[in-house]
Amino acid sequence: MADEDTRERILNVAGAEFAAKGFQNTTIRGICRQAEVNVAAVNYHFGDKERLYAEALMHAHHFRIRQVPMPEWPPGTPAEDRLRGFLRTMLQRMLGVEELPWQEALMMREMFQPTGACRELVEDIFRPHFELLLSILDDLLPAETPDHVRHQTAFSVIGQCVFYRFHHRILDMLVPVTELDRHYTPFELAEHVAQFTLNGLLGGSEIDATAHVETPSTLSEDES
Amino acid sequence: MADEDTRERILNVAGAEFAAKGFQNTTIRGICRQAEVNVAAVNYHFGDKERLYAEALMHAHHFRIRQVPMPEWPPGTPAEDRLRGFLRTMLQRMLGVEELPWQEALMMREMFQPTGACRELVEDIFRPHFELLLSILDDLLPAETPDHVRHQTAFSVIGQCVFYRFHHRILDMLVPVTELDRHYTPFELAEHVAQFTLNGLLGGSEIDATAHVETPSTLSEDES
Amino acid sequence: MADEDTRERILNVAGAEFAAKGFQNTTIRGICRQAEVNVAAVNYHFGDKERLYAEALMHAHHFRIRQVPMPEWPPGTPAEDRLRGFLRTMLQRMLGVEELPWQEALMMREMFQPTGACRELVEDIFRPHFELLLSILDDLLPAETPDHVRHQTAFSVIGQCVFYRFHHRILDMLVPVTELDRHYTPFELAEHVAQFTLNGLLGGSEIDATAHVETPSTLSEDES
Amino acid sequence: MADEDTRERILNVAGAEFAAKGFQNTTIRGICRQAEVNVAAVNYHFGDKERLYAEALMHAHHFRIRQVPMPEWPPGTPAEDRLRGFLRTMLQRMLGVEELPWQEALMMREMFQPTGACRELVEDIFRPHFELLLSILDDLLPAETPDHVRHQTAFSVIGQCVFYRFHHRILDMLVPVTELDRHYTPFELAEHVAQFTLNGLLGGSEIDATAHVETPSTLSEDES
DNA sequence: AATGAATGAGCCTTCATTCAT
DNA sequence: GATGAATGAAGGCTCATTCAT
Repeated sequence: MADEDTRERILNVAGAEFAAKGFQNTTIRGICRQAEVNVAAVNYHFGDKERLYAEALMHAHHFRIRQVPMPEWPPGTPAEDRLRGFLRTMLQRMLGVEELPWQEALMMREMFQPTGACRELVEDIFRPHFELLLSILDDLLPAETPDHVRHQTAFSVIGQCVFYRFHHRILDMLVPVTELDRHYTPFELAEHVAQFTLNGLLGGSEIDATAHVETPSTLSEDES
Repeated sequence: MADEDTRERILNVAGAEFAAKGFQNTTIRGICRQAEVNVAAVNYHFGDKERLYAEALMHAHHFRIRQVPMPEWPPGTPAEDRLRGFLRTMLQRMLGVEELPWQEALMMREMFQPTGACRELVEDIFRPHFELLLSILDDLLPAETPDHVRHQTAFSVIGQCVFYRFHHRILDMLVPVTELDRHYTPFELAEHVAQFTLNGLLGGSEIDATAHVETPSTLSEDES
Repeated sequence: MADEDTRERILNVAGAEFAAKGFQNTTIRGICRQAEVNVAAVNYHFGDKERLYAEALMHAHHFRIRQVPMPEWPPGTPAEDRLRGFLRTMLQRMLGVEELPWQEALMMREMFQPTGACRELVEDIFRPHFELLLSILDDLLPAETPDHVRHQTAFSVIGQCVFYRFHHRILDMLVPVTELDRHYTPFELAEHVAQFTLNGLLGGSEIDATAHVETPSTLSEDES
Repeated sequence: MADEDTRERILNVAGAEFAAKGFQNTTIRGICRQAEVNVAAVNYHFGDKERLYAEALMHAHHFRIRQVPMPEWPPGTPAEDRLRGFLRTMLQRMLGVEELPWQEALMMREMFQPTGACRELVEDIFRPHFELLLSILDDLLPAETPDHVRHQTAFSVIGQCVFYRFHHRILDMLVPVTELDRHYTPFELAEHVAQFTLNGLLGGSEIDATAHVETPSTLSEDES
């Protein structure tokens, strides 16, 4: 009871702190002060600052994923719709509704400067999403598209999204506030990325294939 | 003389250290040990750890920009070519040729977690590049495109590039090594991003095909 | 039942731990982990780390004394035989048969760095043995031997024995392994000490008196 | 200047503290408070609590050895005299003149519970003394005395001395104060040990040889 | 009777910084 | 101008102990 409460409280405070300041800059003392628990509580419940970090990381993401779940599409949903849904979910997770959620910031940090906890994060969270995106893109790309093109296309999609979360501070300096307020909602950004991406994929598909790959004959055959 | 030498040496070591470990994780002692100067030298020359960081940051970027300069296009160069040149330069700066250059890593860090030195970085380095990209895109987008679309389009381009530098560690986990070795050179990535972007903008107009296929000659020209 | 069992288990684990690492280096947590009881069990059963130590100390020695009891000699047993029996018992207790028994190590520790529990140990255990040894020596020393000589003689005997237990680690470094394996059993050591001692006492009994007096000249020479 | 002063001051305070309380029980803070230096000074000068300990250990003994040096005997000095000188030096070192010197207590501690610094101590300090003692005993023992007898004899000598330093607290409890004050000076103890030892060696030298060898019949009889 | 959770004190260490030469 | 020595402030961690079941 009080146990679950304490653990949970520590995890949440720790997550927010780690997200805001990074691992090194965050002090256990600071976390405990905010969580109103003793300094030794961290050691008792998590053993280590590093393990606290790892647990906070996973905790945050599972929480965030549950909070903004990926939509489930009935069979036969067009790939375009699924892509839009995917993007909308990702950007909503990242940019939140009211305030920027620290959960994603924490993930961003870990992605930038991976610790031991990163591999688990990648395998548990990132790879499934990556695979999901690939499965959507496969319906938009020509059949038999080579793996590296499939992957780079996915990275082009993800890169666009991640940018808004990762470099929002830069963005704040480059773009006038009025524009920011009006046009950078998760929905509008999702629509932009979707449009941009779908054009990129569907626009000149015949020509694309020849450009990306060195074996034009096989590719164009597959397309027909 | 020896003074200038010392300053320079400290700046370089400090830059590399800050890039690799971040501000907090980098110790003055570590820098001084590597630079083979006294512990007090940093405080003597720069006054402060923070000011050392700021100077190292700017020093690094000016160096990197000089090392991989943006090509200068003769008037009348097609926008597609300029976009390719732009992308190629950025990715080359970020991913280097042999080893990942720490200069960009340092900038990435600063972009993610800005310190006081960030504003100067944005205004001196980032904004000019942003404006340059916008001027290229303006030739590709319909006239009268509203600002927020122009901007978001630029961010879509930048986001794709930055991703490969920023999250390369994640990439290493998601993609098989053989593919990484073969297909993730700055040139190939630049080509992919250019293709994806041009499709995204032109919606698959016929120009695509002629614009960017088979231009190895242009590539080498750009480099010279 | 389970209570008694728990107490006993804690006492034994604690004794071994204290013997191996000393009071300060031993942690209650470590004891409880090994004894497979809760952390609070020690404080519950013994109230205090110090009281646990005291109890473990006494517990260990009573156990060890019962395990290797002093022989009982029929009236008229020659003093030489009694001395041999005494030495053999002491050395056997200290050096054990197979492995070095921690019980004695614990006592050694306490003797070296007495805590509050020391006085009880001395009075209950050490003094009786001391008196027993004196009673044996009294049959070997000239009548009317002054107390301080009697005492110092006893200390010479005890010192020889204790050395092998107390400084066995030093011994291991000074003496080749083959010699250690072959010649440092409790029996052989007891025989050596007995022989050395008996010679010391009986060997030059006539000379003793003169010897003690004879040396002031040498002393003053040395001093100058 | 101030450097040497600080280092020295720390070393001395540390040595006394370690000797009195042992490694674990001694705190760097306590040392620094007494030495009137900052807590970080230890880290600066010695890097580590352990290295401070090691240095304090060696420092103490070299100091003590210089303070009470072993006499140098002209060639032809009788073995008896050399033994007396050896014993007197050792006991004087151990028991001091006025107060019990902590330097030896520190060595005792290390001998009882060796740390990494022990090997150096043994090789640099202990072994030379051991060899010196052996060279003296060799003139008192029959030629061709087997090594293990030579060694055990030396241990009998050393054991007697060490006892007075190591277990002086026990001694204080067993012996009346008046006797302690009067008869336990280094000189008198040295004389006692010398006498006891010389008797042990010279007393029945013919018997010695036979006595040291196994007499299984007697042993088993005693056991029954 | 016995336990898991929680506490507060304290220790070693590290670091950026300043001081005295 | 440049350095080795010294400082004080934290920080992470551990431990014995207590509290509330």
